[in-house]
Amino acid sequence: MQPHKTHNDAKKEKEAAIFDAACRVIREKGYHQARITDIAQAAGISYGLVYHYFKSKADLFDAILTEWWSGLFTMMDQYQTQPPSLEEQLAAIVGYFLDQYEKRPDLVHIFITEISRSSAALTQERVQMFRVFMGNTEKIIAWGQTQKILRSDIKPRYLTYIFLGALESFISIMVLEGRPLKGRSEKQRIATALLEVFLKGARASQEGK
Amino acid sequence: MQPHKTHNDAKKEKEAAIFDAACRVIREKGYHQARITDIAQAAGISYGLVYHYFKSKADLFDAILTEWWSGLFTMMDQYQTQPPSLEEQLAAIVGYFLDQYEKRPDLVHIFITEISRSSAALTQERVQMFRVFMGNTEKIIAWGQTQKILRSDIKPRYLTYIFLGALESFISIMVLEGRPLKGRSEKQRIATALLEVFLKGARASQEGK
Amino acid sequence: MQPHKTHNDAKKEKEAAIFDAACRVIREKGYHQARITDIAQAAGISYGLVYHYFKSKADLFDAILTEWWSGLFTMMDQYQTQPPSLEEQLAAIVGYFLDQYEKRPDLVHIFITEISRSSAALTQERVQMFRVFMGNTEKIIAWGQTQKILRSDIKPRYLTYIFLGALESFISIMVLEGRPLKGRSEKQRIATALLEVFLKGARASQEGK
Amino acid sequence: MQPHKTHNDAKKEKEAAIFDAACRVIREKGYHQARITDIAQAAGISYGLVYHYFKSKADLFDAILTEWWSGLFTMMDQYQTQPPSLEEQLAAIVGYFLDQYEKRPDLVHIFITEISRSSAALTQERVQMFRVFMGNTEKIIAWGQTQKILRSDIKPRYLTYIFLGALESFISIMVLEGRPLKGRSEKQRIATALLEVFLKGARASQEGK
DNA sequence: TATGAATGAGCTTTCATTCAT
DNA sequence: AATGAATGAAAGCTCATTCAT
Repeated sequence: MQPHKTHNDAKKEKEAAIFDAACRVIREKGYHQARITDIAQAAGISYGLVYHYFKSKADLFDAILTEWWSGLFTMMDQYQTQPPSLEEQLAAIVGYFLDQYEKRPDLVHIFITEISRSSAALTQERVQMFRVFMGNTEKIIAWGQTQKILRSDIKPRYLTYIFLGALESFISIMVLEGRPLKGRSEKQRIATALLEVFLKGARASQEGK
Repeated sequence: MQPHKTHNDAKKEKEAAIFDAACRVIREKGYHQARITDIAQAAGISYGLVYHYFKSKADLFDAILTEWWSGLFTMMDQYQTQPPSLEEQLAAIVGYFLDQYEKRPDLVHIFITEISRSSAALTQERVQMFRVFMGNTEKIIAWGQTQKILRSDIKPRYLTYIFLGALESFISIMVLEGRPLKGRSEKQRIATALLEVFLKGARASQEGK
Repeated sequence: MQPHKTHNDAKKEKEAAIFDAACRVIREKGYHQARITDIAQAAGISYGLVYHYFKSKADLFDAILTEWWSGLFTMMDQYQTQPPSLEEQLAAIVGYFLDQYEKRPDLVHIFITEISRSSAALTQERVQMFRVFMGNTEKIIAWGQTQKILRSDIKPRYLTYIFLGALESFISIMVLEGRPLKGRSEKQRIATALLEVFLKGARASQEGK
Repeated sequence: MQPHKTHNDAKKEKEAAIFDAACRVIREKGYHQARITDIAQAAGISYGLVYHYFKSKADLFDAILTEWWSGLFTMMDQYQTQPPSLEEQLAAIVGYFLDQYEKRPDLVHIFITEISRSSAALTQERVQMFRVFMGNTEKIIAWGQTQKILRSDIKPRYLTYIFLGALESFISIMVLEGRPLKGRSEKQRIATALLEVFLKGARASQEGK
């Protein structure tokens, strides 16, 4: 049924093994404290081999970042073509983070500790991605304001900060405390709390201000 | 009144100069990338002198952390003795961060990038301080729930995440974008936006849900 | 039979090269003054490679100590199983030092300057080895006393000091003066002088004291 | 009776305090590990002051060496003018070491660990002193041979090695084991053992060779 | 005299990266 | 594809020495 792996498959597999090992090690030690040796060891290969698959340590880190951002942007692009309700779009963002945290906690951890806030390994280019993400979210919020769903007396940028900040805070704490999501119900509770508070707090009042 | 500095003053001054230089450099490069050489250069002194005033790089970093946390906890303790209204307490927290950001942006930056989220230099002890701060905030929130000011159908911890996350988000963005607060008015606008959205979103509804 | 070196051989060889270089440099400069740079240079390799083969400078030094002591104890153990005459045993000890001085003068030099007397790098464990050696020698001397070959009115420990002190003195001077042994004859003369004076001086007199 | 110290006295006293502190610290840590700070602390003064009394660390060390050698040479010179018997001369040397060990154990310790054998701080000049001492002793031994008191079939230099080696060995062990001399009797026993064994072992036999 | 702040060369150790095999 | 020996640039820390006060 699977007679033998092609060269390409084998290559991809090994690359993925290194990638995963890197995620694990960087999550545990942080980017700068993670040594190539550690990553190679975690992947069960010699450290020289890492350089066959990735040009450098920074290159490997960039691959991780790309993986994270491309997943996020792909998700957000879906809604750009046929935008559903504001609530659904915000719920999608929240859901994405929580889903990823279940499926790839290392990746989310790295996003929180190494990308989101730390200046540790932030090149200008990397900071840029963060701004794009924030800009995309802001567009959604602004659109919500034009639809009179969200109050307009607060800058859309400020509402964005509040929304993403609250979201990130949840994820951060779980990440930093190493707390796993206890099943679907907790995920649901968190998403509900976050969205309810934000939407209720930011909702345009019927009678104007 | 005191025309010339005492020895002690001079010593403290130099120590402060190194401290400030360290804040600047660590903010710019991150803890691990900040070299003692950089700090000495920024302080306008020789390499070895840093070690005259601080036992080690970690010791210098700890001094920075202590400075930050002691200021924060001092502020919060004031309200523990004679607690004003919920709104005032939360406003005090928001105000503290914004004030500090004006007065000592480097310190706030380091809090955000190196303490708050990054795993960079987080010893267990250092993480602990963060939890204490969060715990204190949670107490305020929980008290707001018992006073029926805040809704009780969401865990106090969750509300705390939302509140602090939103606050931190504001600060983070300003920090990462290097954006200065444009006068008192912007500080006011930010504080208002944050508190309004949170309080309105989290407010206990009169008639239940 | 084995035309080319195996990987293992090559590794051992390089390790031995570093070991030898370390012996040379430590002999010349003393342990604390010997820099890793010097050792690397003497071995004709790069700085970092030393750390590929030895965990640290102390580790490298320990390897040297182990080499010395294991050789010495191996020699002494041989006689423990089938002890020959007292004279032969003492001659074996003298012979060992003189032989080693011919074959590995650096090692003997280090024994004299860094192990035997200097407090330079003496951990408790290292001092211990010296005591064991002295204890072994004392047993031989004490046995000579029970056999009535050596006088018993002097503590065996004292006789041991005299014997080993005289031996070490010979070696030391040769070491410090950098004097090579001029062939087999001088080695013989030294051994004879030492043993004769000691044995005659320490011999039990026929008629009691 | 001693109304007040003259300037010179005070100066000498402070210098002596530093000297003594240096002896103590160098004995404990070895020359290279002894820091000026340690010595100053032990002397109860600031470290800058050490440089008022001694040009450098090496200078301070040289003062210690000079103290040691001058004492030894003074003692030996006494006998050069009116030489007593061979036995008395050798006994004087042994006695000097044992006496000094009682009175100034630090100085003897330093002689053993830092001068006598260790290459740690041995400049060419310092090694020279050792040779002079050995040469002086050799002259005594050689004179004993011409007097037919000592056997002549062994080079005088060899006999010197044996004698001094045995002596040094005793002192070394006491030094390294931190063993104090238990009163006058032990000193006597050691001196007797050493001299008896050496003299009996090295004595010219009655019947010629 | 006396202090200790100030300097900077020097040392060990780490680790990303290259390269021969 | 795979290994790990080899390289050398950093970086933290120490400490003898100088010097202003």
